[in-house]
Amino acid sequence: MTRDGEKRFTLPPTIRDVAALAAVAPATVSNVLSGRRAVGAALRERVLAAIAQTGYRPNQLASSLRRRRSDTIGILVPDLANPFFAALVHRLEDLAAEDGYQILLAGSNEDEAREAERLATLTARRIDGLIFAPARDATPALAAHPVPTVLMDRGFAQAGFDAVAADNEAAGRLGCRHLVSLGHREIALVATSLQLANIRERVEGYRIALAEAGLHGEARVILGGFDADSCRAAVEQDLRRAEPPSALFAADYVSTLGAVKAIRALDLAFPEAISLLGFDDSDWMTALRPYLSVIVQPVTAIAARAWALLRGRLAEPLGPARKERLACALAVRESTQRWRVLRETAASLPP
Amino acid sequence: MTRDGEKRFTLPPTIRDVAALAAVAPATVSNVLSGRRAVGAALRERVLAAIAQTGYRPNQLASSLRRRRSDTIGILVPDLANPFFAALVHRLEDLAAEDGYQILLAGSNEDEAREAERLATLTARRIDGLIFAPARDATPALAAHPVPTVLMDRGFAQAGFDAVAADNEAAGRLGCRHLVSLGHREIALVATSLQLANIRERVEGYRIALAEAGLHGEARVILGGFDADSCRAAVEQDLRRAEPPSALFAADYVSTLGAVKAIRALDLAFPEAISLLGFDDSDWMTALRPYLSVIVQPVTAIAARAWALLRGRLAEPLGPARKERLACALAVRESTQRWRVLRETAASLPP
DNA sequence: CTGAAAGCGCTTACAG
DNA sequence: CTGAAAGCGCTTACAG
Repeated sequence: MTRDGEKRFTLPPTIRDVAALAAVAPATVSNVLSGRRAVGAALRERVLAAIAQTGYRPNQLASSLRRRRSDTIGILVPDLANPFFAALVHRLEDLAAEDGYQILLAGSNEDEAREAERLATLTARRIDGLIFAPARDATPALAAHPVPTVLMDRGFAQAGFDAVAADNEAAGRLGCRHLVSLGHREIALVATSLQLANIRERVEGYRIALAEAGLHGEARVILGGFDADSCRAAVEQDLRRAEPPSALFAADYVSTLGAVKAIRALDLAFPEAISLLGFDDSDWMTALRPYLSVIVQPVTAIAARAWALLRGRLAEPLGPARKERLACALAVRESTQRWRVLRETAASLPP
Repeated sequence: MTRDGEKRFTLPPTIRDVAALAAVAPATVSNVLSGRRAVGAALRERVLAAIAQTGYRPNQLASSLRRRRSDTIGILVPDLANPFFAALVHRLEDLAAEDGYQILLAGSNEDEAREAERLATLTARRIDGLIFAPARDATPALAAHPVPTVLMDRGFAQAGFDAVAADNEAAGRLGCRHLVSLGHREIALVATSLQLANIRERVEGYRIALAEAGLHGEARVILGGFDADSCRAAVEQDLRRAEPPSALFAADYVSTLGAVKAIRALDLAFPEAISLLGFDDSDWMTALRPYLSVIVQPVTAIAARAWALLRGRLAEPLGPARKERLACALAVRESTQRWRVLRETAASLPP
């Protein structure tokens, strides 16, 4: 023991140190800790005492290698700075901790190449599963790195994978109908890009609701790109036209921010002169006025279902892929307002 | 090889499979991949071909166990939903990826017991280092889980640890002086709690600036608790007094949100009737009006220095602890306004 | 109930 | 330059 004395100052104690001190086999220490096999009271006491004395903490790396499972889940999302994904990661970390899993976190920054690279390093770490919001609708790299995967928010249609996402088309209809019901007839939709199916679905819902209202000629889609300031610029330009829309429907968080910035930069009467319906809820939307009306994605439920699907997949690796759509809610606050009133007033004024 | 044939469909190929196929020793495959030892061109070709053919990907768990380093860094923060910490995590993930490290992410939800538990599971995974924003100023649990650690934002004074944080006292002075320079004399400070030293430092800076202006009798600290709505309630109550402050200095992100909510819920003329200086920058603060004036913590620099300190500690485990303070900036926007003007106007009006 | 041995998949001395 | 062996720290059959 004196020989190992020096070692202990630098290296943490191992299961062999504990076993030697308790005069039992390493397997017995393992069994006391894991409870996988019953251990007699006497030995158990000695082992526990030795653990306490040495401050032994099992090396999970060794355990994972041997058990062929890491109790670790990878989370790969396109944008950690986006509150929608931040909230999802937050919820998932909670759920994972409850079930004894750790989270390996990676962000793709919306970049396909980086995403493929992160996918490779994540799977090299032998994650047990992956919760993945891809940068593109299709992820060819996924085939090269087989791991139980749940697609979240994006990539819903990728065949053979479990997936959970909002019912985006219904959300698009819900939002547009709300605006129509307020008397708006010129409703423009703003989005970052049409590259992703989830956005296209929202646009489709918007078109459907427009058609229902006999407004199919009025569809107008403004594409602003992936950052809020380019969205702002795109919206500003549109609002400067001779016949600007009376309502804006922002179909994602980034363009919501961009639309607000555009409206405020132009110093338009808001919501009197223009209504705005945003997408995704955030704390600040009920802080400054007007409180923002938005389509709320069920973030907590999306995280919970993603986690449940992954647990299910881990338990049953071979079952058929499950696809789940979750309904969004409409939060009517202050930024969407009746239009007819204003218009009539305007019409009655002298030119 | 046919014996292993079946195996390959279920289990991923190992270094032995590659070695067998290339007719070399496993060590040679390892050397080709790591470059630690030179390998002759002929063998190298065969190894590369075998790797390509099998789709071999080294098991990092095994590699980590053998090399005694996981190339993984733990990040433990109190609140993943707070944009300040979300931004920090985002930046750190980028820096880690550049340097070939992975991130094990955990959140304490401001709970000491949970924090201790997460600390234990993180170190059990044999993280090489930890970047840690603790829930309390002192973290006794850290002693039980020795790992190269950099304290970030909080716990700055913990002896023996590298640490990086904003210069909070200077930030408090900077903010209060700004308000004083605008003619305010009744300046209340709002914060979540005085439990954390970083907040106390900001309050101290505020008091110093007040004293400099001969206003030491005017200090007024409103404590709102850890969520925005309880902050809102506390601020609302204060603003309803007979002699409400003319300016509010919110000393952290959560109370900034709470203060805005209070002002807006009361429908006060903002910023005419009351100025607000917030803390921590966020996208929405330049969206709705008035654009929020804030003290900006240098998030990118904090993350960069935390990462640099950790790399330094990993390279030089025994060096003395380094403590770094980073300066905050004042972003003057629209929510802080001259006070004297209004007051004089008010005084000249009939009661 | 308990132990000795083998092995998870790598990498690192040790020989040559 | 290359290989055979030992070992990282666990857990899992295999015996008793």
